[in-house]
Amino acid sequence: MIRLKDIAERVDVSVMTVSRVMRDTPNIAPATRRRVLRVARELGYVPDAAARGLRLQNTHLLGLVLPALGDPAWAAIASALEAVWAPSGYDLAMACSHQDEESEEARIARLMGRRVEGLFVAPLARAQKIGGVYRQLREQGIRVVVLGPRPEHLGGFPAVTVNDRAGMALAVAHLLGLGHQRIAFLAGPEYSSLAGPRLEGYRAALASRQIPVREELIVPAGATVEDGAVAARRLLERKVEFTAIMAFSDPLAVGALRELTAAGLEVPRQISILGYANHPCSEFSSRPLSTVDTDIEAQARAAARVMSDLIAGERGRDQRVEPRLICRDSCAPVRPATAS
Amino acid sequence: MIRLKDIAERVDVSVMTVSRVMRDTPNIAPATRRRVLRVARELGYVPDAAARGLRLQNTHLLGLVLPALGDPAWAAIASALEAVWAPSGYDLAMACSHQDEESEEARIARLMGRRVEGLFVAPLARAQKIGGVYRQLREQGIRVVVLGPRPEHLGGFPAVTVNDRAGMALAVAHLLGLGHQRIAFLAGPEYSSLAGPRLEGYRAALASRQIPVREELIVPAGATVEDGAVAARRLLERKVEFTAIMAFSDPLAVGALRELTAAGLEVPRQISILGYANHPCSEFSSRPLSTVDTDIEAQARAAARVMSDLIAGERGRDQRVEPRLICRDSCAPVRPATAS
DNA sequence: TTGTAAGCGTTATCAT
DNA sequence: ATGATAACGCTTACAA
Repeated sequence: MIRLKDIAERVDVSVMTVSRVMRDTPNIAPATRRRVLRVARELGYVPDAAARGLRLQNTHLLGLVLPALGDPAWAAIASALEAVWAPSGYDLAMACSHQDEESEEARIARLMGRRVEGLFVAPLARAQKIGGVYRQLREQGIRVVVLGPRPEHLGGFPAVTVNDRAGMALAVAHLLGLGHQRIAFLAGPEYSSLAGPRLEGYRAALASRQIPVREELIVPAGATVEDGAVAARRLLERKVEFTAIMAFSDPLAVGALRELTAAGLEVPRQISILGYANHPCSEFSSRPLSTVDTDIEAQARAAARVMSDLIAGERGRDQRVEPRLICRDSCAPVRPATAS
Repeated sequence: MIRLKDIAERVDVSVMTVSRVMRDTPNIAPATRRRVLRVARELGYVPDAAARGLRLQNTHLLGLVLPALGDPAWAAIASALEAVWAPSGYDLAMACSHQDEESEEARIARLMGRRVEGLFVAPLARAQKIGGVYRQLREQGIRVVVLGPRPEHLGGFPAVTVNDRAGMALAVAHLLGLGHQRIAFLAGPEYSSLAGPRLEGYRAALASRQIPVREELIVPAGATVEDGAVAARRLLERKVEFTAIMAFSDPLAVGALRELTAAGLEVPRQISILGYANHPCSEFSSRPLSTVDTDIEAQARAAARVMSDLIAGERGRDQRVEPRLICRDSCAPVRPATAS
């Protein structure tokens, strides 16, 4: 490793002089500066960020704690945050909890040890467990921005959420725009904090067009592909007419597709299925059915802005991102059909 | 921020004693240890990784340089690497080049400044440009593991690649197993280092079953969805019989699907389409058509192992991961049809 | 314009 | 069993 001292020795000046040159300080003899620069380049000198940070009491490091990086939604968040902060000289230290609460706390503790200047946390949905780490975060005044709905134990920290109610309303409005009037809704799991707002959005969209909400078209479901299939089956058993299905989430939509196809229905010729997701779809995840995605990069940008405020010493305020829907459409215009 | 000194003052012992307690050193009076521990916990002390690293000359930090994190393939790599290293106390610093070569070099330089103990680099495909950073990596003896085919300017560093030829052969064998005999092939772009091996794999799979390769079934294509559509159209124009399409990559497959559907063909009832990808598909990226994925986590694990070797002082050796195909199947058994 | 001293938080080493 | 000292690589403050 090349240190300032190494350069200083070869050029025969003091360490301070070299330090000054490296930092472009004024009042350096042009000759000295040239010689130092030449040697530094020759040796491939790169200043030690840790040592500098120790002295300057900064790290230019941010922490990112996610439940899972494999999920494109979180990958998109990570990517966007990295893109926003890299130009300002900040690096991102990744930490995945892999859906494990203890792991989440451990990773947060480690990042605290790295003296991150801020922490983006997408918290796991958990029972209670206000662990010691979360208290420390507050007591030590660590800057935290919560991604998504804020759980109890992160109270006091700003959260950046997406207006899911509005997003779902937009999605349903899209189906209405295609002429669909009888739209079934696969509602999300009760334990999810997102279920309520999304169902509200569904109702609101219909209400704004004076379309009565038929309760028999609303089917409670879980979160997985399997749950989607089960819910779709139940829907079919009700023998009620509908031309489209709006699913609480993407996996539910996939499951519904599977079930409907198995039942001999053609999607989207006879029935359109629309899924709702929190991430932009790409070529990598083109789907057999339509999905509307909320603009997750906007969420990341908002989170970055909140963190900027915190670093600038201002009070971070909660942000609610208004979704812009990104729609990969394979839904068909209405073509009445009776599900039998 | 809580330092050793703070605890030392409150307990009225020397900093060294506290340091020893924190590190579970032997020869500490049980009483002292208890008092120190109590105060430390009370104050929420977390040792400063940078200071410790400065003294110990380590960082327990690894760097990860990717072209894009949004791509599920890279996200999966990042996720797997994080999972492997976190338990050993290593953190991962993320850096995306966002497909920009200068950015790639800049990010590598910054990570060098952080004194990463190793660098995973998924290099951009680039013209020439053996920039200064790559020389420095070698001269300073930085540990580098290349993810994917190794470009010229990273010569000398171990690379972890997937045996793409074998992977494609497995994929084609899968179609053969379904009874398909006339399998068209959308070949990849010439500039891709993956194109050759994959085409070879296609040929090899057919050869091993004594099925003659019909050159008119091989269509050169690009890399995008659009390219896939164009290639599929060209294939249809050739008016040659086939029951399945094997695509060089996933986007090509998506494009082909689009084109075939537009031409009134039903997939997979009349024609099966199989895409080839380098990442496991999940519920998040269910596709309208079959894809075989090589087990990218195996690649990540192999890369982690190579890095372990390097850190242990051994010479890192190139690794070629034998693919295990993960197949999300919606391909149909053969049902002869003439593309017209 | 350049150099010296001190200190950031931690630990290895040698003393007591 | 505990403490004093120096050092890791760097930069601020002051001196020359």
